[in-house]
Amino acid sequence: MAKRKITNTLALAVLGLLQEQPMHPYEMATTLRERYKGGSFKINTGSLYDTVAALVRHGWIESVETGRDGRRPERTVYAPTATGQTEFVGWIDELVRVPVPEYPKFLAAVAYLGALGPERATDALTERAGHLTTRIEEAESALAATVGAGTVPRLFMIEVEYGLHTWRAELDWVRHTLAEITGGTLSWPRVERTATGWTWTEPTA
Amino acid sequence: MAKRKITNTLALAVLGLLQEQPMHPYEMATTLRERYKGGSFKINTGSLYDTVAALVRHGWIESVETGRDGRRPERTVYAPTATGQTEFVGWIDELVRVPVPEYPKFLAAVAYLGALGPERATDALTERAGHLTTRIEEAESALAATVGAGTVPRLFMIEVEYGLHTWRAELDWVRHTLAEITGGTLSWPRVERTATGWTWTEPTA
DNA sequence: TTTCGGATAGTCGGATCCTACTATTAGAAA
DNA sequence: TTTCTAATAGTAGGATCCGACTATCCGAAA
Repeated sequence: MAKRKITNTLALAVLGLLQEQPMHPYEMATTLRERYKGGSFKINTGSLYDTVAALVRHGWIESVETGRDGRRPERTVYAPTATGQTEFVGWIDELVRVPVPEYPKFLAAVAYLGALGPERATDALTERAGHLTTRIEEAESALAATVGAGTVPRLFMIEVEYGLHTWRAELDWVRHTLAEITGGTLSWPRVERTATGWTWTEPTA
Repeated sequence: MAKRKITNTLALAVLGLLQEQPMHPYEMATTLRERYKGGSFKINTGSLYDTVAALVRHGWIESVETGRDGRRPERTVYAPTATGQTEFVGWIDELVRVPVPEYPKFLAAVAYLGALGPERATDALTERAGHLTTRIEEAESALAATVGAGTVPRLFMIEVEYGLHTWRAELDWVRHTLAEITGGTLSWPRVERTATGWTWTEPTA
C-alpha cells in the first residue's frame, strides 16, 4: 500500500467542504468552525492555508477564481479536481478500514500513573472524571438540540455520537480505576534500587 | 495556567527513564522500544534526539558524561536535574487531571462516513472490527504473559489495560453501528442540491 | 465625527517531527 | 579469509504545524 501523500485530516475536511461548493480558505475556516463545534478537526488558519497549498500541489484541488472585494486581501476560490473527488472517498475508506496507532496524551500519563502515588493519583483522576462528565453532558445536549429536534439527519452527526461513546468509555475506566485504588485491588508496589537495577515488593497490607 | 514548554510525550518517557538511571539516547530508544511494545509512546530516533536537546535547553536534564567505546560515535549520557524531577511528576499530574482535545484519525473518518454509502461503510467497518479484534487479543495475551504470571506489578502495565479498554470500546461502537446500518435504524438520507445549498430526505422505506 | 471592536482574508517565522541516511563494529556464515 | 548482517550511535534535510501577527473594512456607540 502506497503511503498517503497528505496525512493531516484537516485536508479531509477541506475536501469534504469542496464537494459541496467551491470556496476560499477563509470561508472554509468559518464554515468548519461553525459545523464542527464538537471538535472532530483541529481548525487553525495557519494550518489551513498550508493544507490548501498541499492539496493544490498534489492536484487534488485547484483554484477556479481569484477576485477581490474592495481593497481586502485577494481571495482565491478552490474546487476539487476529479482526482480529488475519488481520493476523498478512498481516503475515508482507508481511515475507517485500518486502525492506525495513536498516542493520546492521557495514555502516556497513565503509563506513569505510578509516579503520582495513590493519593495524588486519586485526586487527579477524580478531577478528570469531573471534566469528562461536563464534556459528555455538553455533547449530549448538542445532539438533542439538532438530531433530537430533527433538524439534521443522524448520519451527519454520527461522529458526535462516536466521540460521546469514547468519552463515556474513558469515564468508565477512570471511575473503575478510582474504585480499584480506594478498594485496594490496585496496589502501589514499593520500589527499591539494587546493584543491578530495581526491585519491587507488593504491599500485602 | 502557563503553557507547557514541551508537549511531546516522548519527553515524558525520557524523563521517566532517567529517573531510574542516567542513559544515552540510543539506550533510551532500545529500552523504550522493548518496554513499551504496547505502543504508548511514538519512538523515533530522530524525534528522540530532538526531544533530548529540548529537555537540555529547558534545563530538565543535563549531560553527565561523554565517552566513546572504541571508534563508535560518541555517546552522551544524560541525567535529570532537580527541576526535571519535579516537572516530571507535575506534568503527569496535569495530563491526568485535565483532558485535552485530541483528533484521532478515525473520528475524522467517521465524520464523513456518509460519503462511503451504506454498503462500502459496512464493508470498511467490518474490516476494522477484525483488526481491532486481533489487536485486543494480542494485548490480552501480553498482559497474561507478564502481569498474569506475576513477573511485573499490575500498576506498571496499567496503560496496557487502559489501551485495551479503549479498543474494546471502539470495537463495541463499530459493531453497534454495523448492526444499526444493517438493521435500518441508521439511514442514509438522500442529499440534493438546491439553489441555496443542500436538502436531504430520509428514506422512509 | 471619531473611535473602537469585530469580521474579513491571509502571511510569516520558528518549533517540531519524521524519514532517510551515514558510519562503524562484532560476530556469523561462506 | 572475506563477506554479510545485525547492532550501535547518531545526523541532516525537509515537510508540517502552529501561534502570533498584519491589514482592511463596516457598523455602532460615544
